[in-house]
Amino acid sequence: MGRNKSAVLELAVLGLLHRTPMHGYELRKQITSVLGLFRALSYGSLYPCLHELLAAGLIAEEHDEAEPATPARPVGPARLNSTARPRPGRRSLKVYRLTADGKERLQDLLGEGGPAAWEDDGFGVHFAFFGQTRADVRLRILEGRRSRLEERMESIRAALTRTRERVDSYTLELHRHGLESVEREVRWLNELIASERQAGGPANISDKEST
Amino acid sequence: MGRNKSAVLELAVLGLLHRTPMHGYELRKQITSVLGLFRALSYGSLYPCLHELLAAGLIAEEHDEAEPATPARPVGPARLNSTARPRPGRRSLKVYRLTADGKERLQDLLGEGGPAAWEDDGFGVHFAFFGQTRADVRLRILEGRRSRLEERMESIRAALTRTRERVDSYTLELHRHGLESVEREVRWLNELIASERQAGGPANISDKEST
DNA sequence: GTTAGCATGTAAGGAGTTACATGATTTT
DNA sequence: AAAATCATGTAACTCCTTACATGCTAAC
Repeated sequence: MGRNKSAVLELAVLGLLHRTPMHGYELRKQITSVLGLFRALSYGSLYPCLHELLAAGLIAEEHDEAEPATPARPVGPARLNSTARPRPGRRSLKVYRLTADGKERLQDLLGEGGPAAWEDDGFGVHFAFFGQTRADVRLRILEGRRSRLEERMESIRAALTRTRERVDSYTLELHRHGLESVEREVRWLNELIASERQAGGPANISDKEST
Repeated sequence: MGRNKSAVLELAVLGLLHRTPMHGYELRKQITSVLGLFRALSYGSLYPCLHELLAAGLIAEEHDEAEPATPARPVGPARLNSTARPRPGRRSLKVYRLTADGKERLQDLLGEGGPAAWEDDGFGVHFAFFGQTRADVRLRILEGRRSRLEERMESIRAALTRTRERVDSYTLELHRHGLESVEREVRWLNELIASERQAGGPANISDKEST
């Protein structure tokens, strides 16, 4: 069954399907745009992943005209049966939604907040779902991410002093810029951590989850 | 033969070996620190790559006490026969150096400056070797990189306006920060491009290449 | 004299992409 | 009716990591 162990992709799929049920094609666009600042997932990865989640019972598929259990108001995505008339002869427009097991699994993944959540890829995805994450886990992830970046800062600084005379000015500039980027990221995290500590998020976070 | 087509890794190896001959272990450290801001290459990738380059005749191995043809002054790396006494019974300390073919191949890779040079990974490596790159190619790469980032900026901006009401403030903050990072990167490139146009680089670039 | 670090390598497997294959729907 | 886009899927392959296996040398 579980050929694909990528917790990141699994989290992205479960998290997005929890927000609103949708089909694979749409899901891929959301992953690319909502989370995907980073990279654009291909269908060759997504569909097999969906099949596994289906086999594991974490998601369920429904066929189009059978409206999703939670209508989730057709705001824009999943507006399939509004413009496109739902002809019965349709090929196989599979709308996926989370099952109870899937919701549980999602809560587990969101609650872990382990090292995977502060790796480059994992962090972005976890952060995107902070709205559904417990406040203490949010803080743990932000702090873990920060110390990971501080490590990286140190190793760049070490490389800079070590190689100061040896390398040409381009390599130096690359390191300088890389260091600055990481420093900037750390400052960002500091602000987020401060604002998490004194309140409930950067602006108005819906604390109405964990139901 | 060439099972591994990764031009990025090939460029990194050839470029570093052109600076100074060294053995695999050292090479890996250099890749991680000089180029590797990004990621840390494992031996399982590096050694097979070296074997392929060797088989292709782009690099040659020498055994330790046979001093490299170009001594390249033992500044720090490759100071193998200075502290460690060169006992003949050594296992297999292979010092790799570029062959004539390898230098040619390196020049080809540095001269291409195609799309691969402005992808995330490729750009860093190409930039690190700007010191050995023709000025017009440098400019082409910087501009290509910039327009790639401008594309990304646009798509993030589009995502921001598209989803403005739908997403929670965390996702919004993630996008905002991502956009800012890309904008910052573009400004950096603008400065580099300007300084390339009016002079020969950020500070003092050794123009003594292209021999 | 054993641990830690240097040094080289191989085999298996994970996580993804590209390219292919198919077909419905919408637009031109 | 052709082309573009939506939609789903599979097979092969790429690139890389992990885990293993080996052995030397330096330090404690």
